Amino acid sequence: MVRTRVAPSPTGDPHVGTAYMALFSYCYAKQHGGQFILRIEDTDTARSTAKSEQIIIDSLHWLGLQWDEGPDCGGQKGPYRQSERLPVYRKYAEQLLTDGHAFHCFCSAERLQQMRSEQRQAGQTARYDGLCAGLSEQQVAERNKAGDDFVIRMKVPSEGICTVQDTLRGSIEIEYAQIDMQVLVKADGFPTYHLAVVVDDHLMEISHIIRGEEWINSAPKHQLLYDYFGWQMPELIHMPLLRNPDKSKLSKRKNPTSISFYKDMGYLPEALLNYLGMLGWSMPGGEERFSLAEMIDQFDINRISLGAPVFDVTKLKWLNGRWLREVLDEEGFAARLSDWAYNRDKLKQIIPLVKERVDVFSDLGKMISFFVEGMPDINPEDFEYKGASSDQQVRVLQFSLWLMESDLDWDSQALQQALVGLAERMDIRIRDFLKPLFIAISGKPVSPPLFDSLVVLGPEISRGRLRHALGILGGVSKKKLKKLDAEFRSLS
RNA sequence: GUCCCCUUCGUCUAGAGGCCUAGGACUCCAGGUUUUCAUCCUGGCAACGGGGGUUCGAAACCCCCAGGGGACGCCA
Repeated sequence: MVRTRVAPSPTGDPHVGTAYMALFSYCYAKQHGGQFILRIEDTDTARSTAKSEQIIIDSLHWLGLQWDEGPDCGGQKGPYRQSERLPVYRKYAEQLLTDGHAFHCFCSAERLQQMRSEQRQAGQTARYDGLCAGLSEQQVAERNKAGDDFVIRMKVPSEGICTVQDTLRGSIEIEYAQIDMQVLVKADGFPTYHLAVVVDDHLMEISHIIRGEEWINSAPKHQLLYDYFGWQMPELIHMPLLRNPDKSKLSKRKNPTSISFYKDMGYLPEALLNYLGMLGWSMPGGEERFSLAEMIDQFDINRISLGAPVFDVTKLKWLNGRWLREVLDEEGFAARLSDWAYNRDKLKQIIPLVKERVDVFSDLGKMISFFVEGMPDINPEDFEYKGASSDQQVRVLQFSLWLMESDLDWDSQALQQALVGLAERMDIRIRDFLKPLFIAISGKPVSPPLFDSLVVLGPEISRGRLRHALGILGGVSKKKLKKLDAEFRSLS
């Protein structure tokens, strides 16, 4: 039985990369009549949020991906949220300890940091030096009794070669000396990814792991854990990484990466999924427009090409256009459009903002068009007015963007509090402070109330417009960014 | 720095030793259809990273180099 999974961590906006892995995992499973599972990897207590988990689920559903087992729909091998599986990890960590495959480590962060920098300076790979692996049972007992913080690390041989199999790449050999004695259980008792992923994939009977190339270097650790437990390692399939136009790993600084962004911009889920499907993979017949069902039907893991593809928004846009005009009839188009743009819920949000400002409906068009536009058509001159230098406006926009990227509640009051507070700390009059924001967000110096508009637009589009405006104003150099960052920190 | 992965037009890709004078698509340019624009159609620009092998024959197989990317966390 083929069983695949996608295992995102709920820390922020769901990434198109997550959708990419989900798509390929889904196709592979369904093509073989198998199951596809969603597992939430929330072992990072500091960064995981329930809100993020919900958006991930909604986003994947929006794309049309359905899982057979998951935290929202249950299943035989649950729970599917790692934070609810703590006793399971504890049990297996104990087993490794008992079998001598893991050890307590009491090293301080300072010592580890120093050790790593020394190793790096000496031209070596940073790797735990094994200090605590040599502690006697008695020493460990004493330190535990004293209540010292500890983590549990896995033992890794210092010599020899670890070979892992990758379906697409064949054998990959990495020397054990290159592999860190990974922490398996953190000081807070939570497992790290490495322990949890191995235990869960085994217990959930995952047969094929489809994940990003960034995990190749961790595969030997996982292989070793499977060996320690006496389990069979699932088949590994490492996908290429999606990239920015400058070839670096796809990141939101350089490209919109959140699934919600594309939804809010008015892309069709079918088109986004279709586009992801043609990155690193192609239909045998060369068709470029294909549905999820067609992709499953024709799917062949061996047709995956290994060169990391650039996520090209221009081509995505073209593909979306094809779906719009070739697949949707007028009825379908109308349904999708009204659902996206002026559905009742959205109108109800907008009406309070404009009701007092109109005399006839025909006043409305220009006033609310920015709610359904992508990036406003603005140029540097739009930002020229007396009382604020362009430099100050860049600072206002950048600082506001950073504020909006932080984990704040996306409601009118919280936004107002945050932004007005920022204006005060920057010692800029609210009026002058908000002006560039109005232009960036609505494209005009006057518009319906800003904070409420931000709520209607949602975080993705709002942030996107601030980035867009910064770009229009000439962009911010790396050096400048660093300077601004320091200034921003000193303000907050 | 160390290790790992990758390498066909600017971008996404086809290519499983002779069908390759390297095909398709996006972008861009030119022309046509259309009251405008868009769509649509026709055409054009544009690539096998470099060097060695193996072979009668290499974009494809092997080796070296270079370039790009990733990983080196009590993040995933």
